[in-house]
Order: sequence, then C-alpha cells, then structure tokens
Amino acid sequence: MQSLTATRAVLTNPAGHMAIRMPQRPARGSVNQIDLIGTEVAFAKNGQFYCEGEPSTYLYKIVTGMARSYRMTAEGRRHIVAFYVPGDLFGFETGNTHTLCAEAVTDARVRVMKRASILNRATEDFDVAEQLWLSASGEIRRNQEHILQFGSRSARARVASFLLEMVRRIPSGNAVALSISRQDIADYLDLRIETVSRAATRLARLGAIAISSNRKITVRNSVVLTQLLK
Amino acid sequence: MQSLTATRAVLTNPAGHMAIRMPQRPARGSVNQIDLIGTEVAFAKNGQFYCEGEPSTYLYKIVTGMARSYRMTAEGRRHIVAFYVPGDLFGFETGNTHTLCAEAVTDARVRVMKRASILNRATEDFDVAEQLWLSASGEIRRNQEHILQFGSRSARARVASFLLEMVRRIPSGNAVALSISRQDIADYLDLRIETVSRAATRLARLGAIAISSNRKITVRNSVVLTQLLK
DNA sequence: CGAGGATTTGATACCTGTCAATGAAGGTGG
DNA sequence: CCACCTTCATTGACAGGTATCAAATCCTCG
Repeated sequence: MQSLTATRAVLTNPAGHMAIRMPQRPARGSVNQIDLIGTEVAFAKNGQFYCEGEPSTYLYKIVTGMARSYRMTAEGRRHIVAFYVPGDLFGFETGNTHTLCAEAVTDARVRVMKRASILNRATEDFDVAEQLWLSASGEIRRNQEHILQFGSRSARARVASFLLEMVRRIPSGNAVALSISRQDIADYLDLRIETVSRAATRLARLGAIAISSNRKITVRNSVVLTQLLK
Repeated sequence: MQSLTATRAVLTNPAGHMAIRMPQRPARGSVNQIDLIGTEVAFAKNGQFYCEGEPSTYLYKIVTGMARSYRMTAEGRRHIVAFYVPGDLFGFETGNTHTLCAEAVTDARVRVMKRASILNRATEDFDVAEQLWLSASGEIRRNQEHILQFGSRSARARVASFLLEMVRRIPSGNAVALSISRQDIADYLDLRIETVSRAATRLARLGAIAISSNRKITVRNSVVLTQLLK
C-alpha cells in the first residue's frame, strides 16, 4: 500500500510532490471507528489517487481538500462525474478494477482504507456498518442529484445549481469554487468553458454572485440563485 | 410493513390492482442470505413503491419486471434517474425520507426489506455485508455511467447507448425496451420524445436496430451501434 | 370497429458548441 | 520587485442540433 501510493503520486503528480505519509492519529473521545481504519496520506494538487483500469483495493475518505473523479473519452474529452469534499468516501467498485480516475483538485489529505478491512470491520461493528451505509448512500444521493442537474436545464441554471451545491457542501461561508477552475466546472456540468464563463458573467450582472477572482466566486443572493434553477 | 405496502399499492396503482403478498420461499442450496430477508410483494404496472418526501424504511430488490425512479420538477417535467431490473437493489437513502419516487414500469415482483434488518444481518453475516456492498456499488456504478451518458453526446449517441445498456442489463436476446415507452426513454436521456423518435428512426434506417412495434426494439448490429456512441 | 393515446413527421426558433482573438492572472527567473 | 511568459478566462461571430409547436399517422384496447 505504501509502495502503490507513493509510486502513483510520483508518477502522476504534476507538481512533482511525493505523497507524504502522515502519522496515524490515536483514537479519541467520539471518533468514528471507521476513521481509525487505514492510513492518512497527503496528496499534492492534481495528484492521482487511481485511474481507470487499475486494481481497486482501497477506499478513500477526504480529510482536507477536494477531489474529483472523471473519465476521458476516446475523443480526449474529460467528464467529471463527482467532486469530493471532507467527509466524503469514494472509490466504491463492484469489481476488482476502477472504472474511473480520481485526482486531488487541491492539496489534500485522504484516509486510505483497504476495502477488505472495512468490510471485515463492518461485520464486527454495527457503527462501522452504519457509517459505510451512510457513505455509500451519500454517494448515491449525490450522483442522483448530479443526474437531475442535467435535466432540461439551461447553462445558467446548471451553473447556479452547481454554486448552490458547493455552498451547501463546503461549509465556508458563501465563498465557493475555490480552486475549482472553469474547466472543472464545465467538465462537471457538461458545458463548454465559454458557456460557463458566459453564464457566470450573467449571474454576476444579475447580482446573484460576485466574481472576485478567477477562483473565487461569492454567492451574494442565494434566493435569486434558487429562482434561476428552473 | 404490510399495511404500508398495501396502502401504497391501493392508493397509487392506476391499474387498480392490489399489491399481492407472495409466500416467502424457503431457503435452498446456494440462495443468498440477503434474499431471505423481508417479504416478496407484487406490484402492477405503474404501481408506486414510494414517493419523494415519504419515510424511507425499506429497501427494494427487483425479482421480476422493471422499475424506475424519478423526480418531478416544479414545471411538471419528469426526470427518470434510474431503471431497475431483476437483481437490482434500490431505495438507498442517507436520511429518513425518500428523495425520489419509484414506480413499477411493468408488472413486477419485488422483495421488500427493512433497512434496519439488512444492516443488522450485515453485521452478523459477512456474505450479507458483501452483497449489500455489491448492490450499493452497483447502484453507484450505474449512476456514474448514466452521468457519463449525458457527456457531450448527440441524441443519436444517447439512444444508442441506452439500447446497448438495456441489452446488457436485460438478458433476453437482443430485443429490448419492452414496455419502456418513448416517453420513459426521453425522460431518462433528457431528450424530448420527438428527438428520441427521430434518433430511433435514423438508427433503424442505418440498420443498427429494428423497430418491430412501439414497445419492441431489436438490436440488429451492436457493432454499428457502438460506433455511433461518439 | 371505434376512440384515445402514443408515436412519427414537419417547420421554425433558440441555445449552446465551435472557432478565433483579446484580456487577465499567476508563476518564474533575472 | 519587476518583466516576461504561460495558462486560464472572457468576449464575439457564426453554425448546428435540439426544443418547441403543430399536425398527421399508427397502435392498442375496449
């Protein structure tokens, strides 16, 4: 597991940072049992957790930072299936190989756990089983909402929906999309980057959001933003 | 559980059929333990399993027939999130209420299981835990593929993709989409019914499929169909 | 055989993708 | 600390595909 992670990070990390193994923290008061399984690992921005076709042995839980899972099409287009924020568990697979790739959007720390370990612990500990249930159900829920996000919606509505989703999932006031590029947003919403840009500009003109810098968008009026969803 | 299911069927079943409780089958040779939990119930076509906002107490496993989960928008549009075929488990929720509605596409038999029962059994029995894992991962996988199905794809590619998906998931030769209406397909692929119709007609003209009747489409040339995915 | 719904087909408008060019931001080295 | 350079984001013009509206035809079921 160490060799796998280290190799991957070295091979795929554009920033050239090694994955740094963090010391495992001791159990404390109300720590979830599931957070004691596996090892916490640091990944640099754009570092790759795994990629399509590779053996799927581990599950990943975001501690800090953000991740994205995606697939490249034959035409070289990237489709982002999901973003993961602290607390999210990802890497679920039915078979023995990954069907998607996953990367760090920002510098991130993740807890890497063996699938077999988790299943075994779930069999022994009801709390672990329930945490696993909640994590899997959460992934299902988010995927379903993502599917609904496409439903007959204009580019403006999709961008508005995305911003509201991020504000909800990242508890950091109303400033969102930090470190998420326009390209990431476009690949997530199935739009071109130009279309995302135009939609964001229009939302800003309407006063619903404020674009302070390229990577920082602030939701000024979530009521207006919600009305624009349809 | 009996009253809930029966009431639901009576209230929501357009065909006016009661949900019929089936006798629980005894355990046999290699029967999965998870298939011994809960009760098998029959639903008539278009009968409703549950709907958005209702308490989520049960999980559902398709035995025969087909189901769909969906949500209605404020504008009265229906968006189908998923289709379920025999073997699929659905109804996963993080909270105590359903976030989607689910109905029978055809007359169907489903095994209805209490969520709490499954979690308890998973804690006792490794096989149940693993089955639960595989079912949840399968749902995640299908949702992810559905998301990717939208990715920058033409109407023709979406319909082709949908037909290939159904041929793969329903092991019944190459005749698919039985009892799935054009409207269902449209609401699943986020297209208008007219667009689905046009795309299907074009695929038929290309010889990739054959439209014998409204509800019966046969895949004649899956190679050609696969080439049309891009 | 008849009636109502579902599907197909046609004409047109609108939105987004594409191509192209400009402008802004962030990172590096002198 | 500034200039340069690379990457990213914005803006514009135009073409193409799908939604929309309308109407004809086909199926299905009573």
